[in-house]
Amino acid sequence: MKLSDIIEDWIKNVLKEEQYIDLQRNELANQFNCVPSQINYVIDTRFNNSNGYYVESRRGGGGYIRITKIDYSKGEYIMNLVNSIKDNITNNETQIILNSLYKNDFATETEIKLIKVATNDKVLRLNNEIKDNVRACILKNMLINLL
Amino acid sequence: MKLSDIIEDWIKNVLKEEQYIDLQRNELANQFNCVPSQINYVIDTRFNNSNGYYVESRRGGGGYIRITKIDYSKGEYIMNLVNSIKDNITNNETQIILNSLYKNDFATETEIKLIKVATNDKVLRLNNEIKDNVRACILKNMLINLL
DNA sequence: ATATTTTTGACCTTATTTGACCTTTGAATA
DNA sequence: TATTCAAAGGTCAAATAAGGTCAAAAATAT
Repeated sequence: MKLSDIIEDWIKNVLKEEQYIDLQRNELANQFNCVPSQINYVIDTRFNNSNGYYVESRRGGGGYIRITKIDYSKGEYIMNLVNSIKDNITNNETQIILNSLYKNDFATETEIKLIKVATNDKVLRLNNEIKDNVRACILKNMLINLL
Repeated sequence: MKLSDIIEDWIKNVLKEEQYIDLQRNELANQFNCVPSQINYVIDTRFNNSNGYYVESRRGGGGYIRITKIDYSKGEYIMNLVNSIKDNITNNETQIILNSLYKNDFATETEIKLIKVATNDKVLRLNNEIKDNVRACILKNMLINLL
């Protein structure tokens, strides 16, 4: 079994019990006898947003990497939605999705407003091809974090 | 937990009850077993204006440092914030702003998560120059919608 | 044989801690 | 009154303690 998989399992094992875990990158690298950047590799490939994790970190003295598990239990609806969204989505399609989300009570009015703004055509000042792509990415990630 | 955070918490705890606090720098440094300038560091990084505090001090005999909590309304706080954000902003600066927004109770946890995700470096797959610019735009617009 | 994934390491950025040296101020002294 | 001195607080840069990035090398998979 590859080291990255072993580290992945170790972290997931902790996350079975806890909602989040705070890592010391160097300490962990030491524990698994690898270079520190391998920890980043594992995090980037196994604990990214679309895998259902949320990662924050700080540098400097007392720095840490926090991996938070996103709790899916609440929303099959939302997960279906996220999975149905392709790599690109237009402003219009987004509006429709968000309206139904609100009607179905999966988000508060402020939350919907926030998502609408972040995916809005006027706010996303980019050329068209890339815009629908960035929008899809933002939208999916935001939806996941609604859970 | 790092010392600076501990000192921060201690001060904030006093400020829960009081509108302001008068510190003796050397005495406090002594209490926390650190050099006096660390007190300045904590004040500079945690109790500055954009965090909603106002600091006055006097040197010489009978000197003191007074930290006063500013009671911003949500609207004032957010508008200040929005106006202080330039055309470009990094992921890191954004995190700091959002954390203090949450600490000041001007946004719910989900709202903060949504904004963090929408402005996140990994989600915004764009080249660096344009990324900080798009992020600033998204951030400002989302903040306004928090009102 | 080639493409993809993993491992490794050199170099970078950021946050905190520490200490040497500087400035201001009020009180005591000349 | 002018001078001096001790008691504050201020500044800044070095040392230390994290974590981040990126690309080359190695290993695996197709």
